Amino acid sequence: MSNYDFKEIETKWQNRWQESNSFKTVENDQPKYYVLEMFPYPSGKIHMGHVRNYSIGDVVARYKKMEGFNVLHPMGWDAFGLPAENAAIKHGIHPDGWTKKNIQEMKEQLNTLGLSYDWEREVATCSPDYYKWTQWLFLQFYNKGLAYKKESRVNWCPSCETVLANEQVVGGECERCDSKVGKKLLNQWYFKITDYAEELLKDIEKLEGWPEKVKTMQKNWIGKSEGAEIDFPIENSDKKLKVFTTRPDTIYGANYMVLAPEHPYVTELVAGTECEGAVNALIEKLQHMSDIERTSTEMEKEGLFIGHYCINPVSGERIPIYIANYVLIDYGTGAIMAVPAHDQRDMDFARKYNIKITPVIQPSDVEGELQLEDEAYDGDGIMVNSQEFNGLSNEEAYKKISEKIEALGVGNRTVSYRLRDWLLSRQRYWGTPIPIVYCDDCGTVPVKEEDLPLELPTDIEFKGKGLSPLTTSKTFMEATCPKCGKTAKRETDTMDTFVDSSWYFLRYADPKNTELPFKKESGNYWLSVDQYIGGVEHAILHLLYARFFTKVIKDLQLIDVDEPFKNLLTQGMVLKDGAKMSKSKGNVVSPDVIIEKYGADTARLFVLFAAPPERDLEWNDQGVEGCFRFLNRVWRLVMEAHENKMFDSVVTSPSKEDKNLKYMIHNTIKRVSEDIEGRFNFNTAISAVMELVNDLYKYKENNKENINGELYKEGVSTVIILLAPFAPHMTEELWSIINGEGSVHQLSWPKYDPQAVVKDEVEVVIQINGKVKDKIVVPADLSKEDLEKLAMNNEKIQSLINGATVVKVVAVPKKLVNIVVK
RNA sequence: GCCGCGGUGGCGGAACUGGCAGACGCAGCAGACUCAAAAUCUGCCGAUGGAAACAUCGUGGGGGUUCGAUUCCCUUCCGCGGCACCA
Repeated sequence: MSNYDFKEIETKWQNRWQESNSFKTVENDQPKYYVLEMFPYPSGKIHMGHVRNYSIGDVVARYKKMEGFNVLHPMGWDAFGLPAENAAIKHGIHPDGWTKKNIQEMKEQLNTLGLSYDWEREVATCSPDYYKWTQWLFLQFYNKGLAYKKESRVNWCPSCETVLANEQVVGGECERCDSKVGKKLLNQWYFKITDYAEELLKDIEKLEGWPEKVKTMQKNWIGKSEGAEIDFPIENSDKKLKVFTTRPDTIYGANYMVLAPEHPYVTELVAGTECEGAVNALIEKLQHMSDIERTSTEMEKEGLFIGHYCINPVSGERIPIYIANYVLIDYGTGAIMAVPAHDQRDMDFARKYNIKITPVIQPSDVEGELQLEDEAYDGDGIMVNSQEFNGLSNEEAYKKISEKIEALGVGNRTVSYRLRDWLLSRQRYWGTPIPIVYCDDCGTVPVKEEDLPLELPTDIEFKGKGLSPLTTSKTFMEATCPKCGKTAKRETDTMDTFVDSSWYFLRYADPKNTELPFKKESGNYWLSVDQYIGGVEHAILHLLYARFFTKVIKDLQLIDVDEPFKNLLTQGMVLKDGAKMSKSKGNVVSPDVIIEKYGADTARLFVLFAAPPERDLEWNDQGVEGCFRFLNRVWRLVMEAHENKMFDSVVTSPSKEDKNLKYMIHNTIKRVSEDIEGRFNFNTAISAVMELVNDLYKYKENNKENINGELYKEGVSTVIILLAPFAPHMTEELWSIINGEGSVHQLSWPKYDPQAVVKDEVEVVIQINGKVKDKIVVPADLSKEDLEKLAMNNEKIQSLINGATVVKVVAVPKKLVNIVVK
């Protein structure tokens, strides 16, 4: 018997699949199924996380194809980004060449895994064919007012002299040089994602196939708060201070006001007053602190009275105005009314600066005046110290006071979101250029659509410092105004790479289109993605941005769907020795090495068998060995039967064991189908097949002389077919050996025979006081009464009861009888 | 602090609607084959007591509902993840 030569088999079938274009997909009349794994950054080497991600996707793709769906299963490259540029700075090579080489290498590695991708749909975000449409989309956003430029404080690394994305700030430090990240006022491009905050929040409800965890994270990130905006007139000024509060019911307890130090009123108000020096000194101090330092909860609250007062618009009370580090300029209105009695932060501040504290809500379980030490009371209760609202519950007061504020014209109910607009400018070279020019006469002018793509120049110097490398390109910098034709300046920033990845799943629907990002009919045919698979680390940013883009693209009438991903599977990490595999820890297991030693089928089987997909997976070399052993066991089972012509043996009357085997075969089909379909429990699907293999070996051993060849072939074929999505090479080889022709992957997924999975005899447990005492085999359709009788008359049970009083008998047909005795 | 997830043998994990806890795999032990080893095959494999039959305990801890709880409820401890002065 020939050995399981995985190397030869895998190479052979990978070549055949490629030659015959097996995985090419075209739109047709079948129901479609779009399965997508998050595309990788082309670092050059795949790691076990990739193997896991793509193995999961490939099983789904192959399974759905056998189920009769027209499956779209594409792959591409999130190819812009920092590592390429860093490599350019370090080694003096061009990011383009570096990236292309990496793509080539990774593609070869992916192919050794036997993944069923339609490579004709491959996209790379760094290719001009692709980023042309990223730029085109940017222009559509711009025309709708959804891309705009504003000056704001952004993360700034003083050593690298560049802006950093929030994700590039790790613990307040620059991820590259570890220097402290500061803040700098810069003019940058933003996407107005806040315009879609409500829709992004509301539509989370539609995402039934998403993990609860991810939905909660998105909800928290969007952070909707209902409340009111209220104007507090400033004494001796015509200005009004607008604040946002979620507790308008506590307005009579507003003992002071706080402005964020950056609030535009501050400098104006203190100018020329005796507070000016001290206030400016504090602002100066706070400006040099990172956000992390400044807004940490451990940070002591710090502030200053600025010498002015507000008038409470409902009570007329005079309230001092402070600035303080704990109020943020970019949330709400950048100013608050502080209610120390009912807000812990305000309480802490008031205690520190000896500010009056007025309780306005009386807890129902407290007699007499509310005594507040250092704990604010944030619960419900009855209004006090609140003029005509005294005696109302605070819920009622919330309504009535809001109404009064609106009636007086001093404010209105509103909502506030924690979500901020998306800063997309990057002072980097290796990204999609922002298609904008600045003309002295016409101002900010978009590049004409027919001039796209605005290509990245190649005459660049990579110094790693200062302005965007694009400023060093003469060819790029020379621009003319699209409106008036005069010499103009180019935008030298590029886009955040999250922009590129926010629409790639749409491009796969029609990847070669030169007229549009994709044809509407193709987009509508393939989208939404039926199953999206990737790491949970993208739970917020990528998935939120992609949802935002899809909604805007729908509003641009380029597609009819409003959510990109119907179902989402967030796979766990691959760990070794309890920690994430990483070079610095030295616990990396290379996929190449595993494939070389055991083959791709074993590697795939292991990552799917060792843990359910959502959970972290602990790498185990011996576990891999076990999967390899199992595949060998299948190999021998099939080859032995084939070579000894066991399938040809004929029996005239099926034995009881034949019936059991038939049951096992069809029950396994049922279990595996349900495990894949329902919850992607690949680990239990595989163990079900293992059990069937064990049973087939036992059957063969017990029926040496009278094997039912037809049934045995059914069992063996079932093993091969059920395993096909998991171990595509070996099953293809075995199928061709026992059947001569045809591909196992072209078969229909088997349906179990409902007759075969009905047992006519079942084992029933007999318990006394909930403890198992005996087991009996009874007809499956035995009635409750007969079962009870049978159990009571059981000899062993009789002797155990031994005259004790039977209090109750619970009989559950097909399951158990529980006899309660005293 | 708030929100979410999890805690089951030596290990990874199973038990789907409350019904035999530990499927399947790994590791371990014993045996068969072999001059020997590898490979393969067979059996055992939660803890305690017992020669055994068997008994008792056992799904982080405590309590509850139930004939019956890994599963439902209350409470508590531990671990992981996210957000974090968001007014």
